[in-house]
Amino acid sequence: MEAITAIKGFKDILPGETERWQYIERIAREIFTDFGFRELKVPILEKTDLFVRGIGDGTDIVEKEMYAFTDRGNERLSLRPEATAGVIRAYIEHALHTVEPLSKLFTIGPMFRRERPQKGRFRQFHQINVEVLGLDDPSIDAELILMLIHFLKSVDLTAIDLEINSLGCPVCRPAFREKITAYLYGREHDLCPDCVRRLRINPLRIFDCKVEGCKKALHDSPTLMESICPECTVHFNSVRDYLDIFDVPFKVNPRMVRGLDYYTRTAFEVTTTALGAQNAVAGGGRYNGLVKELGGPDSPGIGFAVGLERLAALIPITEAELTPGPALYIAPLGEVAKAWSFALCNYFRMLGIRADMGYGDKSLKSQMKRADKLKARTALILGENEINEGTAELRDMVSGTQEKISLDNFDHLAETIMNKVKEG
RNA sequence: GUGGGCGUAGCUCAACUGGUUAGAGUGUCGGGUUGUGGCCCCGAAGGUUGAGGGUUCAAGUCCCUUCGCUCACCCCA
Repeated sequence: MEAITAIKGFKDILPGETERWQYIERIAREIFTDFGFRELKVPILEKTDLFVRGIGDGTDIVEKEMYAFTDRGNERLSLRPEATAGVIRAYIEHALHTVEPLSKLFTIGPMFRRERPQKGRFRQFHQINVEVLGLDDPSIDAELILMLIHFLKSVDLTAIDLEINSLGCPVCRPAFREKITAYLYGREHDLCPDCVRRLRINPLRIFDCKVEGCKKALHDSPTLMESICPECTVHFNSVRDYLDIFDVPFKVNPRMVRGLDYYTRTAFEVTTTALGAQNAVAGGGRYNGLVKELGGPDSPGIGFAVGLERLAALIPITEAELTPGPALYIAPLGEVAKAWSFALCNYFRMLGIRADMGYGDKSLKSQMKRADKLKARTALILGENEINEGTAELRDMVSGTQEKISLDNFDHLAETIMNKVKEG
């Protein structure tokens, strides 16, 4: 019988790796909570229209990367390719804007995009998503970026670059778009085939192209930065000033454009050089028109996403991954001892002591080997001789010393073991 | 969707220009005299060399097809 394998681009995260994920998520929850954010969970399946309206039907994500299908009830559904649309849907649906005009939210979970997998890119991947809804003040943009950087530093991610840009607003961006389109139409022959295509679909993305000819063609083109309206400029400068208060090092990158249509004003990206071609660890920006576009009030919003696979691949081995072994490993010999072992082991566990035991009828030698492999701090040897006289041998696995102890006081035994754990 | 690289034990890799029963390390299990881990020693299990076809006296090795993985383009977290 042929074994069934996982789907292309879908990965198992095994024990040994999950510890790192737990660590990252724990730090994220702690820090985001400190900054006043609250966690919400939204479905991974939504109506396809939510993403079409939210992300934009001209984007690659919606056009060719979504896992979209019609369910048995003839509804058009999609696995979420990103989290923001779902969060905003929930925000509108539960009228959070009336309950809590300023909502600071985060969510953690899987996203799905049907792309060709490569280093740092999977079809199911995980993101931590943070959103602030109901505030356009530049200080919140800076707060969000500050929190992101603080979080990344807290999980020991170094060697990162922060780039920020302003994408303008519905007033100034379309004007710039026309301007740049007009500028490039005379220079089409200098552009790579991809950019010729981009020129019609999303000319701003040409700024992101790495091809020399395209860079050259843009050399003295108008830039978005000098074309955005005075309000956007003031907003952007204010974000920068706020970031300077905490000496957050950033680079203004006027060429940075985001892949999703909904972004306005502040856009930012945290990149690294250690991830192959997928250099973005986190990215986000402001999306002032999105809530309204999705049928809600005209609330501004800003958010970012952190790629968990990418982050997990980048951070150094942490203390948290080296989970300590059980405080106690019980090695029973014989049927009577097995019953004692079952009782003792589970009693200790319910007391909150990490305990494990030998199952089956293994030799003492193999049980001790397992105790060693699990990095048990102590081992309790329950032999028939000892059981008969109401005792057991408690072995210190670090020092190798062993003592006979009485079995008539479990709590005293528990105390002895925990003292050993404390001394390390 | 387009291109490059690679598929040999669970994992990491050997096997010269095609040439006996495809090896090693690591991991797993067992043993090294009564019931004691780590280090060391011994042993066992574990492979239709991704699959299918072809060339040849002979294919892990050469050719074709196919599947899978991987990296890059594209796009993005």
